[in-house]
Amino acid sequence: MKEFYTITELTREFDVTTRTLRFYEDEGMLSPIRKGRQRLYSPAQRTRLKLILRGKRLGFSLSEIREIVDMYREPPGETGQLWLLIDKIAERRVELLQKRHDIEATLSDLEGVEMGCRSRLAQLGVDADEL
Amino acid sequence: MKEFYTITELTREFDVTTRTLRFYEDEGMLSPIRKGRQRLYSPAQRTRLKLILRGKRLGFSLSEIREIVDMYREPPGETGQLWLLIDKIAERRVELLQKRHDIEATLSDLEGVEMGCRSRLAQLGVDADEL
DNA sequence: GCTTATATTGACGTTTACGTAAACTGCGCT
DNA sequence: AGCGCAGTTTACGTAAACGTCAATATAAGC
Repeated sequence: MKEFYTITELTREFDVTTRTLRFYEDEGMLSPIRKGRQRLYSPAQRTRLKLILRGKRLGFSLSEIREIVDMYREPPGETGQLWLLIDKIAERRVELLQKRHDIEATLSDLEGVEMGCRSRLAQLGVDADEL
Repeated sequence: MKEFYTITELTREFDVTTRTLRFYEDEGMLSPIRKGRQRLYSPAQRTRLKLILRGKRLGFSLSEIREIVDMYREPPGETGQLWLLIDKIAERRVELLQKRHDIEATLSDLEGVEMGCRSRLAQLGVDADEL
């Protein structure tokens, strides 16, 4: 495991542009250290990036992703804040379960469409055989 | 089951604005009939809207959603087109499985965070008991 | 028939999430 | 020393997906 990654290494690994990584930095989502002016990303930053991209794939906005990723830090020290965090987690969980449900529905819909296609193909095949 | 829905009925049911519905119409995603100038949405249109919103929740863009929803129409009559459609379905399925995988990962991450919170709470509770 | 609520079209504005171009800077190599 | 390549900042541009008026029309309730 490397100690640091350059910006282009990350762009290649995750298929994002440098612009994107710098944008995430401006937004406070990433904070690579600097060697001079150059950015160097630690494995921890690389992991954060992975989390960000995972959030993107799930259709979360950057501010939502920020909230989610922020949850992964050290838990707060105060009881009230802890309960608040647990609440937020519950909310996110509801969203995620909804999304999962939507996925299952879409998958089964697509399966239905494919079945239709295949039976249509079979029918065309028979028609062709009959000629 | 009603025969037609007005625009505001749909906005209330699905918590979207009229602007959104008209925008979807401009984009060719919905095509309500008209009673004079007024829009009336059939149950079929309502179902299309449901599909659109489901796609949105999954983070698909409108053009992606358009592609997906278009799949639900009558399957094409030509063999080549049928295979093409089957191909597209396979692609979408890959995406959906990826999303589902991402969801599982996020859910288990969140569970981990919550466990951390709860043990921290327990610890604080003990500390309090000891005072 | 008059008001009130609901609709419509048109047009410009806004936010998010980057793209893209310009103008440097600094390292590695020959 | 010169070249190329990777990296940097600054700043304006853009596509998607609506928001937000304004002006007007129609429908519904009393």
